[in-house]
Amino acid sequence: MQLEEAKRRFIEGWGTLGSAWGVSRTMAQVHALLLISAGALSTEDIMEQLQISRGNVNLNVRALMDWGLVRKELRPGERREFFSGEKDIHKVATLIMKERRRRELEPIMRVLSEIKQVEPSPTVSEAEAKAFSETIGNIQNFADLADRTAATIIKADENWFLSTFMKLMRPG
Amino acid sequence: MQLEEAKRRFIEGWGTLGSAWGVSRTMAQVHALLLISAGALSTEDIMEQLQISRGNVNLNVRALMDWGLVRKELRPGERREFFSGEKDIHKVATLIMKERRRRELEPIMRVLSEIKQVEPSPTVSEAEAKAFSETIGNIQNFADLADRTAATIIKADENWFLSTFMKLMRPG
DNA sequence: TCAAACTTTCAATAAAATTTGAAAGTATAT
DNA sequence: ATATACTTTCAAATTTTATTGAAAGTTTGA
Repeated sequence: MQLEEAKRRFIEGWGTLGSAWGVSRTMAQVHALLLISAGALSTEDIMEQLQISRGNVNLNVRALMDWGLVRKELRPGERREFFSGEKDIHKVATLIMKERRRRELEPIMRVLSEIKQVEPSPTVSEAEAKAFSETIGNIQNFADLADRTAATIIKADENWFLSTFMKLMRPG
Repeated sequence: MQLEEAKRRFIEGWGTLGSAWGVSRTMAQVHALLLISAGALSTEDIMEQLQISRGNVNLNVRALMDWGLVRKELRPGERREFFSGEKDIHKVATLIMKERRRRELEPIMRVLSEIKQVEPSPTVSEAEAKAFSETIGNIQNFADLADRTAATIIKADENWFLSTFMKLMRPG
């Protein structure tokens, strides 16, 4: 396969993956482009390569910078900004996990803890209220587990991450 | 908090979580409703509780059945169908992981293996082609790791899952 | 076989998310 | 101070996705 074709396919695949993850297709494509580009790219470069508007590039590179996946790079004597993607895939995974934990796990955990205590009421049997609290409690325990696991992985450095998961996959 | 209010909040929260995960809000809400309902519900029940149309209920319960998260329940002497949600939250997590692995991890892995071999070409330096293959190789290794981890967890039973993750969280 | 009680489909509609592009804003060099 | 070279914003347009509801299809019982 030719390099250009390979790049195109990777950008497309990464975009599809992103859209399954609540990340906009374009944001994932900008990320993919920066991931496989050796140097940093300017807004114009990205516009041209992905065929998207200036506003769209600006929006998406800033979102990627929020996630910590892309950094602004200033070159002496150049007025325009260049953007470069985090190339270490373990760091990429960690940053994504961190952001998703903050955005998704935390809100649902807040809801779970708020709704766990159901007040007695004349229209609801005690058994019904208890069953509800139990279901919520189970979900809460599981979410706690997921949250603590995510926190541990996020704190860990790359080597620890790799070796632990290797052990996990090949127990004994 | 009153039970009705608590239920409403859970359904809303679960729906929000779902939409961050590329699952439609309504599908997640139907799932949430069935998760906290003691018995099985009919199409009419779901329509009424979530205030959505018949076609929408039908579409979403069938999607949930595809994921294995909801089962059809037939009652002797009743013509209509009832639906009940998988209540075991570990099974829910496993089923979701399995489905996402199939839908998301597998396609990107196929793309990665296809694009790894970049042909030499007059317009592309050898160094450039090599750098690209290396980047893709790194992503591929990581995806393999994620895939094998997911496969292991999916195969494992609930107790194994719990105990391994407990160890993971409290190493030593 | 028919009618009743359902489920399923799908074209039209509505809602949500994304994208554009032009205008406004900002920083730098002269 | 002004021109230049950029970045940022945001209302409007577009595209994508989800929803509706009526019609068609299916199953069951009499």
